[in-house]
Formats: sequence, structure tokens, C-alpha cells
Amino acid sequence: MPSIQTSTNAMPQAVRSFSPALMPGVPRGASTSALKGTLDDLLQVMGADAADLQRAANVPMTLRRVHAKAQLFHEGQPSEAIYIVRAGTFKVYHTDEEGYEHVVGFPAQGDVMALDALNMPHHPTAATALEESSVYLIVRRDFQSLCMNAPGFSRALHMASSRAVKRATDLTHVMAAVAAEARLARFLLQHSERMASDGLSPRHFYLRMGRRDLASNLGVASETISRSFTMLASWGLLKVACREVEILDMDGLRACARSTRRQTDNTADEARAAQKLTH
Amino acid sequence: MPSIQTSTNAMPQAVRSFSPALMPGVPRGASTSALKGTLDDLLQVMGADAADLQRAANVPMTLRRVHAKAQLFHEGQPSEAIYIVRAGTFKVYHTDEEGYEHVVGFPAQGDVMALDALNMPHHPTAATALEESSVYLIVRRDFQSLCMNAPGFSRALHMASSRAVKRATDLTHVMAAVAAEARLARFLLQHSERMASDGLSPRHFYLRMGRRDLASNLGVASETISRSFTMLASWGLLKVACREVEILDMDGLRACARSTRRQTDNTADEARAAQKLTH
DNA sequence: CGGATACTTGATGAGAATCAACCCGGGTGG
DNA sequence: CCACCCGGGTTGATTCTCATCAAGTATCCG
Repeated sequence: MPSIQTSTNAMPQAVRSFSPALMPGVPRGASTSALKGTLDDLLQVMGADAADLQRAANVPMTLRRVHAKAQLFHEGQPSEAIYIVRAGTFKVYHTDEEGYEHVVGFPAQGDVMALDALNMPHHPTAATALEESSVYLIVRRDFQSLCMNAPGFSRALHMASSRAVKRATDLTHVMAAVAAEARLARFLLQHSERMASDGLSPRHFYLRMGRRDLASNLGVASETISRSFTMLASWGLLKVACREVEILDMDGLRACARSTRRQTDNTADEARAAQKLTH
Repeated sequence: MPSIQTSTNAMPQAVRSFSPALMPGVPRGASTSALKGTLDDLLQVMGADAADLQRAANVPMTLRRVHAKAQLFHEGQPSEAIYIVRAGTFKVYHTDEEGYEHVVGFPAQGDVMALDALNMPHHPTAATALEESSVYLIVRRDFQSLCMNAPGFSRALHMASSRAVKRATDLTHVMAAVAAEARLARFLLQHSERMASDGLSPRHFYLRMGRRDLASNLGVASETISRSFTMLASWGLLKVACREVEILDMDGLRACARSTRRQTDNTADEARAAQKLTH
């Protein structure tokens, strides 16, 4: 396993013991460590399988640090690279002609950004870091040669593309729910699954994005997100303190997320009943 | 340029002269022609650039015919292949636990299906043909060797993945619009652009999907789609006869699509005004 | 012709967008 | 140190769109 020294390298494994004061997490420790990356570390971050990993050469790769609230690339900028998140979280968004910005996703560790700009001259979206982050940067020229020479990279990229398509599709599933609480519930469940697959606690986590960005991502008003949070909390499904979320009743949350169409009386009671009996 | 004999091979170039009776298009002509495909034809369908095309070998590829309303793969089925649309149109959808089916997209010529199943054991979605169609089928084993040996294929696949991500993102943009007419307008505009990029008329086309599927894709009720169609038509933006759509005022339609937030009076008047002055 | 399916149109109720006020923590500057 | 502002978050009141139910029309297929 390759070792890399980066201040934002490892997520805190013990999530349940984080202190809210630490969470904004801007300059924890000295941020002066030089950033060095290797191809095999990149492949590992991307989730390549073992066969590809051991074939990977130990060539250096450029690892760029992105400060909180800094933007990695902006919309309309000529697209000359793709970015793989090494650590941290981003928000990818598109601002339409009226200035309204629609958040497309929140890429985190292992996600590839700007994939959609590969066959376009300009970026269709912008990306800003929600916290201290670092990304592998692969410019077009290196991209070509890597696909040719590094056997595992092309495969890993295909897999990452596959995940990206899956993610975007999942987002449409979230937005397909008409009820606001259902959308939020689906989002939280997806986030929970992602946490679990990253080896973190699936029931207790800290959201890196604000209500506004979350609302934009889910396609509702930010006030509605606020209300939905208090709704879910009042039903005993979760406990929420600003951006810190603890899921109390996973099955109840799933039941709430299931209701594609509106819950008139029966389905609402069913959801509440499900939450009652599991509790 | 490779030549392939398939009854559904070429889209009718003269779109403005199609007759509605022909459109359901079920068994137009003898459907007995043997299906043969080649790698370079596949690459051309996928939109590979010239450099890759001339390097492509003329190896045979399996081309599968899919009848209208037949399903190419169903949800939960073990994923063993990807599919590239050679001709026709599909609907890709996901049915949730309540039986409600959410249409994720309408892949057409050159689109790759089941990309999201590449890194999963089972298909997360199902696909059924909306008309007589044909697809290139690439099983996992061939997929691996193709990526290794055919230099252009891996590149073409990366480009196709890029487009797929872009498509999915665009869908979220469509669904982000709150007003139903805006969603429909955005969908029609995207469809128009796609028509144009396929060399067909961007102002006059025939929708292959029903209101129900369209509504599901856009995240609204089918009745609302119906109403939105009549709304847009009554504003003089387009002329619609069942599934045949003719865009009369492209700029007006764009103005309608722009309104992210609801149009109270002024924006509605603006849209109508824009439509007036262009007409 | 009968049944089914697709599409349209109408009436009604409910949920959410919008406007607005308020609370709170953190930063800034006096 | 306090006053102040500011952005983020919560909550309330009101308007309005859309989902839903329902009925009607048209079209296709057997």
C-alpha cells in the first residue's frame, strides 16, 4: 500500500467521536507538506482491483491542493483535464442564464470530475471545494498516454465512468420523488451507503454542504429542506443538529423514501407505523 | 464507409415528409435480413474520430435485433454485456418497490446502454425498445480484449461514457425546472439539438415515446404533460399532433425553458412577448 | 364491434414555492 | 468588550401549481 503524506489525506475513521468544533476543518495541522502522488495511489483511490494495482508503475502524478471554497474549474473554461478526488468534498454545479445555480453532485474520494467535458471544448459545469481537498489532475496529453501505456488506468477509468453514470442516474431517482421528505430521505440513504462503502459510519455523519446547496441538488427550496429535516426528526427517524445527522431508524427512513407518490393517509400512517415498530 | 443491410438501418432523412400512418413503423419491409456488423461500423456509430476509424479492423461483431416493445434486458438480470444502439430508440427505466416505473432516458443511435452495470453484478435498470431497433452487443469477455487490442474502441468508449454522463446531468437540469412547461420545453430543446446533431430536422420530429413515459422521465404526471403541450401550443410556440411535434418559435421555447422559477406575471408576459416578436 | 390503450380535459385538494420575520453564531470594527 | 452586521438556518402565512380523481374522446387491435 502506498503511503502519501497529505494533511487532508485520511478521513477521520472514528466519525462518532468528532467534535463539531473540529468539523469546519480548515487548517488542521501544518498545511505545508509537499503534495506528491503516484500512479498506484491514484489507482487505489479510484478503486482499481488488485490485478491492476500490482501492475501499476510507481510514476509520479500531479496532486493539486484545493482550499475550502476555492473553485477547481469554472463553467465555460476550456476543458483540458480530468480530476480525481483524493480527499475532501466538492460541489459541481451549473448556473443558468438567470443566475440560478443547480448543484449536480457532491464528488468525494475516488470520484472523477469533469468526465463530461472530455468530448467538449469547454466545461459544462463548475466545481468548488466544500472543504480542504486535494485532487489528482490529469491533463489531456497525459490522459492519452496513460490510457495507452498504463494497463490498469483505462480500466479504472471505465469503472469510474460507470460509477459516474450510476450516480447521475441515482440523482434522477432522488429527484423523481414528489414529496420533499422522500427526496431528502433518499439522499440521506444514498449518502449513508456511500459512507459505509468508504468504511465510515453509515448512521452518523456530517454533511459538508449547506442547506442551500442540498436543496439545489434535490430540486426543492431550501426552506423545504429545512422543514423536511424537522419532519423526519419529529417522526423519530433521525436526529439532526445543523449539518450533523444521525440516523435513528434506518428502516423507517427507507419506508419514507419508498413513497414515490404522495402519502395521503394510509401510506403516511404506514410509514409512521413502520417507524414505530422498529423503534 | 461500411455498408450494412438492416431494415431499420437508416433513419428517414426527409423527416418533414413522413406520414403519420408510417410512423408506428412496426414491420416496414421484410424483416428477414441477416444481421451482420463490423467493428469499424460500430466505431462509426459511436462517433469515433477519423484517426481511430481508419485503424479499425474489419472484424465481425454481433448485432442483435430488438422488436418493438421487446425488452433488451431487465432489471436485476446479471450484467454480462453492454449495448450500443445501432438503430431505433429504447427506454431505460427503473421500477421501484411500489411498482412505479421511472424512465431514466431514451437512448438512440450511438448511445451506450448498461454502462452503469459494468461494475455491478446485476443491471440496475431495464431497457425496452420503443420501435424496431438493433444494437451491437459486447459481452464482458470481448469487452476486455477489445479495450486491449482495438486502439480506437477504448477511446470511443471513453467518449461515449462522457456523453452518457453529460446526458444524465442534462436530465437533472430538466428535472430541476419547477414549472411543468419549462421541463417540457427543455426536453424538447434537448431533443431538437440531438436531432440536429444526427442530421435530422431540429424543428419537426416524431416522438417515439408515449406521454406516460415522457411524464415519468420528466418527473411529472402524464396529465400535466398533456396540459403543458396544449399550453405551449396555445402560446404559438409549437404545433403538436399526438406524437408529432413541430417547433414554431425556437426562441420563444428557449425563453420558456429559461424560467427556472415560476413565472408570475412579468416573466410570463416576457415569454409571450418574445414569442410574439419573433413571430 | 368490443375491449384496451393512449390522450385530453375538468374539478378539487394538498404540498410546496414564495415572501417575510426571526434566531443564532461568527466575524468585524469601533 | 460590546455593537453591529452578515450568512446560514428555522419557522410562519399565503398563494398557486400540480397530483389526483374522474369523465370523456380517439385510436388501435383482436
